[in-house]
Amino acid sequence: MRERLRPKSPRIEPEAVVRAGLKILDEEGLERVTLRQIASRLGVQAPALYWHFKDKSDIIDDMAQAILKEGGFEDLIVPSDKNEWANWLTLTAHSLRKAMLSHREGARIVAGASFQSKAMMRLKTRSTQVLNEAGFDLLHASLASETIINYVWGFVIEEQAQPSESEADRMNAEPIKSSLESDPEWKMIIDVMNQRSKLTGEQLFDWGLQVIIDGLRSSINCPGLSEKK
Amino acid sequence: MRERLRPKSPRIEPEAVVRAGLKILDEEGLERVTLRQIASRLGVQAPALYWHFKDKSDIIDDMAQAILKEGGFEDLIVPSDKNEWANWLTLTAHSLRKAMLSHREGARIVAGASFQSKAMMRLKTRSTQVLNEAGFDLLHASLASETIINYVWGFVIEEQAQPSESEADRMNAEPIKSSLESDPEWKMIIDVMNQRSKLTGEQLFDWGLQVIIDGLRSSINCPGLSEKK
DNA sequence: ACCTGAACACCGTTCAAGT
DNA sequence: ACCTGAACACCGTTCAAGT
Repeated sequence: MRERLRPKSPRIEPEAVVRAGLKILDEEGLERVTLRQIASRLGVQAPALYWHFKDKSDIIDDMAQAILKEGGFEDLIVPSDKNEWANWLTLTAHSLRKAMLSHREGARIVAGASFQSKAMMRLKTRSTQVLNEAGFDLLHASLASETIINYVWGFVIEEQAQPSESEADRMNAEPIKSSLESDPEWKMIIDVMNQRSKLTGEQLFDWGLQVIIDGLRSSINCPGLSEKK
Repeated sequence: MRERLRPKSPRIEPEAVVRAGLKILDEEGLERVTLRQIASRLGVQAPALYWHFKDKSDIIDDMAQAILKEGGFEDLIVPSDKNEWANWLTLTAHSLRKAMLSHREGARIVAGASFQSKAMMRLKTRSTQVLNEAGFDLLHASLASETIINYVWGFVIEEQAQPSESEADRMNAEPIKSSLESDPEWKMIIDVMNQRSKLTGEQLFDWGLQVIIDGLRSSINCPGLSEKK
């Protein structure tokens, strides 16, 4: 209707491309997110995508950006009170984790393409600013926010790497179980896994997060890079 | 000579395969580490590799293992004094970083294949034991060592992602420089980059590492997962 | 036991040509 | 301006067949 002004409206819109990409991602996994797959879902041939995007990584970048946008990282709200930095960091890290978890292999997408994607850069910049106002000098503020982001990223990568609960099943499989039951190292590993399974991923995540934030808290007053003696 | 006993000695040895893989990795990068490339360097056809390895990821796994072995992670020395856990963690993290840095895209290889590769699992198990003896209960000891390993991994991934110093060059390129010179966010980013360039990667790495270790130190006496209130 | 040759089912990307 | 058809130069993997 309102497209009537243009002679021929394009058959594919860039945002439809990233939607199709995300759909394939969730339904079939990252390795099946292929130019031909995306194109076929849009009723188009693969080379058509090259009119709208530079290359495949360009599409992946936009997919990452979309994931972060869905998670509310479009316009980050910085804390009003400067002393709220720890709470803000905690909240932001948790919602970054949730954003990554919201799509299959989301962590790989967000960081995999170009780690310096626009969306990620903005997140880093924002949290650097928050930490800077909280008392960190610029350098350590930026290192701190990268440390946090790396933590979130690494945690979720592993979280998403575990194939459903087949791991626990494989552990209880007969052939290896009997041969390794006696190995004390395996006893420890199984013990740890059992303890973990009693807690949610969010709880496990938060523990490590608070460890880092505690470390930051104690470093905020005594800055100074470890000197090379 | 001493191979004379066997009728026909195999044309390729498994360890020659991983050596060839690492050579290609360093010379041409991860994306060119291909079965045909490896095979051709050994004077053999690609399908021949399937006699010695299950699939490509099996080769990548062995390459990761080799990298860790070169870095001395074959037989980890645990600290004699139980109170030396922080120093041991620091040292281990630094040498893990060095091992990953010793090959192009080493961090991707080590973690990329199966994060639960044998070599990585042993490292986790070892540090979990050390932290356990230091006073952490098993669950938190394992979470702590994963946090550290994730930190190393994330840091090195980014460290290796930056293409030489072309980044700094691109920043000073005329077209964008003039248009964004006034943007205060960009001023901050450039400021941070300048400060970073004055320090070694090792120094930057160590700061974040000590933050985490400080956090662990303060949590060792007051354990207790953050409760879901 | 160990490797080759040939094929299968894919990739990302380029580019002339269509509309 | 926007898309197709056909091709290029690759992938990992399988498998009958060779030696």
